[in-house]
Amino acid sequence: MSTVFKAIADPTRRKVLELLRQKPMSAGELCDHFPVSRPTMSAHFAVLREADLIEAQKIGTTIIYQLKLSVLEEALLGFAQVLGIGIETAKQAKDERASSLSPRKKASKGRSK
Amino acid sequence: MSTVFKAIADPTRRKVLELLRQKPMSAGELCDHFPVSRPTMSAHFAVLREADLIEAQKIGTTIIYQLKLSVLEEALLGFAQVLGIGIETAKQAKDERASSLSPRKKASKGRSK
DNA sequence: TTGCAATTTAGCTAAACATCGAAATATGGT
DNA sequence: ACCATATTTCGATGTTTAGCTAAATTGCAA
Repeated sequence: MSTVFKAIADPTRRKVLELLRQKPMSAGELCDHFPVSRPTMSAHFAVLREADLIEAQKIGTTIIYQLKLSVLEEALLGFAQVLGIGIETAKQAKDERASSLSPRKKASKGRSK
Repeated sequence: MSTVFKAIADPTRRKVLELLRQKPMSAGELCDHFPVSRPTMSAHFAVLREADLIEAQKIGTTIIYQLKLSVLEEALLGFAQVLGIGIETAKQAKDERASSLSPRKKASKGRSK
């Protein structure tokens, strides 16, 4: 958990995640968005990999990075939960709205734990 | 934003927040929960204060710290939003459900740095 | 094989951070 | 005024982090 928060504590790394949110991207392509050297970016990638926030797929000479959104979600949600911050995923919220719109259907999908 | 994530990247500081979630507490009382020196804890408090996650109230010789939950919520939500992770506070979820029942546009709150 | 392109590793510096014990500051009681 | 208590500041030390340049690695293609 600390590794995840440490990873996203850096603005460059947050931006990387943000870029990867839109589509998987090669290391070089990502590098082009930042004014720092490639080795430095490679170190940032390593931190994100260490935190299990991205995964790498080697294709020939280039490496494609892809966001692991679920890990990020879990960390944020997990922390929020401990803190008692009322938070829910979009999926959960959708379910809530759905059941609110059709109140006759008593979806007893136990989400109160 | 970085300051908030940097603050919560440390397990000791996360635990402090967790403790303060239950009730405001004096610095000394908080210190008693951790196996580190008081100066060290004082430094942690400073980091949390710097991130605007807690606020201090001096009463006589003791200092009572109190959690600023809203700041934490905003940081988590703000980041999640940028990343497109669908999470929302319980309050927002309630609003969503309400507006879903009578589809009227909802005013959005200002976003800042 | 030779050479090129993409990426990482190695080796370094400077700045930031965590931690401690000791000293300083502030407050309330006697 | 003096003392005890609560908390922070100070100074020192070891560790981590972000950044750089230069060199090594890997895969492809001519």
